[in-house]
Amino acid sequence: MEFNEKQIDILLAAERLFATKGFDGTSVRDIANEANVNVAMINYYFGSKDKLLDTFFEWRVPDFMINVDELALIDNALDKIDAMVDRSIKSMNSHRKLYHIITIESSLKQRMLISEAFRKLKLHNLEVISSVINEGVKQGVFKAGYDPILIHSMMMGTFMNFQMNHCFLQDQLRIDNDEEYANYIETTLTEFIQKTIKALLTYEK
Amino acid sequence: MEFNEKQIDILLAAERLFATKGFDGTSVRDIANEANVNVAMINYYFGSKDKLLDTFFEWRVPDFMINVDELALIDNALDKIDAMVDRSIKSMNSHRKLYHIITIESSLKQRMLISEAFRKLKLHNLEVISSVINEGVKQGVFKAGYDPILIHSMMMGTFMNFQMNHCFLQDQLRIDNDEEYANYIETTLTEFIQKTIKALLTYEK
DNA sequence: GTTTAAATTAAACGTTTGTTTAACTTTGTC
DNA sequence: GACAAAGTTAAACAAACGTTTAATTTAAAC
Repeated sequence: MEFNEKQIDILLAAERLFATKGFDGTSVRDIANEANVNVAMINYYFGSKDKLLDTFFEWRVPDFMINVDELALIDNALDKIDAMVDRSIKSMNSHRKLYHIITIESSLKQRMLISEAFRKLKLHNLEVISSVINEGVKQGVFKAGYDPILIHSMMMGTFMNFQMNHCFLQDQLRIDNDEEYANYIETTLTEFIQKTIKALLTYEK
Repeated sequence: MEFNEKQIDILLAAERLFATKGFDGTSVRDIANEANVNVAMINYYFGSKDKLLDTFFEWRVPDFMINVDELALIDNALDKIDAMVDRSIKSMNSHRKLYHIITIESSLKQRMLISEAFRKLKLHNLEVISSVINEGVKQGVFKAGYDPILIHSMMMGTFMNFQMNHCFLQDQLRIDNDEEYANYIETTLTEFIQKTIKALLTYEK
């Protein structure tokens, strides 16, 4: 999938607007304005507003998988959890606008195609978490019997909560700017999730 | 705030549609159709589509606070966590459509009024969690130094992840119908969150 | 320099949007 | 039963929507 400069301008403008106003709340004229192109260019290049969204996901979703190769080099199960959480949060945080859009739009029952595009990604990441946990159980470090789906949901959900309630939390945590907020997520929040998973998996009773 | 039958029909129809199609994705004609009333009735009773949303929140948000009185009767800090999580999840789950709408719409930067209505609620619930944790710390049961905001975010986020990814998770967990899914949330998921918080707050190192 | 295809534009297209109107019906009051 | 107020309706409103058109400009090839 190759795009020229103008097409990328449109895709990036759409990303910005969809994340702040939602897909339905954004008009093609909004996008054209934000991208500094003529309205007709959007239909000329992408066919329709709906197809623009499809193309946007096809364009963005691929660079999302948790890198398994890096994790394979780590022996200690606890360290592996740390690395997995760290990579996941960093990836989600650097594509946070995309994540925001996917979360909103795929939760609306009308847009099943998006869900399908996102589905494979979630299945892959779920698989990675499963294998990390299972390895820890085999090593005798982790308790058995925890459903990876729940742990995956916890990690994703906690991160997304910071995305969805950005304003409220930034205010509560007395953080001044977006950059510092992103930094908080990659340090304090990451550490919290790491600790939480490790605590749970080694919890007695 | 008193409403007649027809007004409530409209509010409930709006709730159903906003939760599945989003506010911007729902037209006043959609709502009128779903509520079996004439289109003009919505503006007649509520003034405008925007004011309908405002009124909807004013109508729904009040029955949301975690009941502090119940918690006061419980001495043991661990039991208090269990009760607090149980009540919170049950409340959110029984108003899950409202929660879905609030999460989506308040995350879009255009609708700040909603955020304000939701803000007080979040502050109250945050306060409740804080006091439960602090009491546990005083009793020597919990480790000190955990930010209640992170624990609150974890609980809310994990629940909301089950709401936003309903289809995907229901499929993954091999659950057939919505009722069973709601039951899973009030049993297995609740237990998971309870265990996670308790594990974290008693975690060594 | 001419030709051909791609890129770009302003204007217009037909729908759908939220809202209002004006006429009509129902309801309650004296 | 006359009256006023509230409820209800189909029709019309202007504005905004996604999309298409047809004319024009740009770029590349020969």
